[in-house]
Amino acid sequence: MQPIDNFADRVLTWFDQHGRKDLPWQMDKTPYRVWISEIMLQQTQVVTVIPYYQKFMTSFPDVYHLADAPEDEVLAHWSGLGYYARARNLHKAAKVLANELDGTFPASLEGVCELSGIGRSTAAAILSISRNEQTAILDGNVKRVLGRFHAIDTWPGEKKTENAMWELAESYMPAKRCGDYTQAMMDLGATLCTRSKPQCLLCPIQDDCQALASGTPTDYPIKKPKKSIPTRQTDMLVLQNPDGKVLLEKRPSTGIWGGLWSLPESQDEAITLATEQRFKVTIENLSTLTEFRHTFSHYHLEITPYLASIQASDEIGEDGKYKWYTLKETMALGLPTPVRKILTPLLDK
DNA sequence: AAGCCGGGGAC
DNA sequence: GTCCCAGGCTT
Repeated sequence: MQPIDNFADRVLTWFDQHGRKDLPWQMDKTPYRVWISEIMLQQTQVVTVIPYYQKFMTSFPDVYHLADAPEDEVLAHWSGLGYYARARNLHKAAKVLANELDGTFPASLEGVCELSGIGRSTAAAILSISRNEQTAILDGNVKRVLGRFHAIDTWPGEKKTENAMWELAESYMPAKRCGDYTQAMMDLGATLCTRSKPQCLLCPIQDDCQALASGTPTDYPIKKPKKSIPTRQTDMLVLQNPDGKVLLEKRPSTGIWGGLWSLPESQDEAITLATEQRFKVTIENLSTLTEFRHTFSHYHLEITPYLASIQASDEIGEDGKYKWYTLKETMALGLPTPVRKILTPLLDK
């Protein structure tokens, strides 16, 4: 694969005419603001991120506000975005930045990569966009553009292919306008060189694109070999006390929905029986709510929600793991989306 | 190298 | 329904 000349010039000229320049994180391109946007945008589309970004920036305008916030509050701002480890890593890195690095991002790519949740591509995006450093990114957009431009016929998931793509990405990164170039490549992939229906006739590098020359540009990059995903089942219990409050359970910090407040669950035995035995209480007024399916990238989850209350004479005390909340209070917490889906209709009852 | 980690938009 | 997105971390 031989890089061509003028690649960056053509991409930058196109960017000047057609690129996006009014996104919220493009206003005041500080390392902090770019960092937050890059993390939110990992595996998440721009339109989804915008409202989250606005609210996050209002609550945590700089790295010190973020570092000082309780983890629960950071997770609450992430509720609904998914990949919650991103939020915990963000918080962890903010503490390091604020307490050990004087609130300033390291100057080198390697230094930035040492922060939790920041890999080579995200570090390069931060440094190029906020400081105009000559550091190339390789995200999904760039992989698609380069995979097509050079008609690379091996899967980008393979280390060898990825290495070759990094080399191309670096070779095309210009010495000037580095930040604009990074943004331009993202825009090219997001608006023209899209997964399906790429607008090749509007593309600034169509003349030398080997995928277009092949006649079937969407054959590139090579798709990942797909496999079927399993289905799992769980019962969730909305348990109310005489005050009408709901019992929530804090999830472990690792694994699915890490660190979020969720409902008591049981996979193997009846959720009511499991709960009665766990807390030595009697459950009454049991009703089954509508069962539904929630799909993750790696499995389907069949959820059967139950609504019940504990006997008036019983009590369940609070600790770090279990806590009673009014329905209204739960809405402000970091909740998994299915739990929010179960609790929301109960609000107006 | 492969699995894990969410949610939603596009089709 | 399927695919996959401004990836990184863990094993």
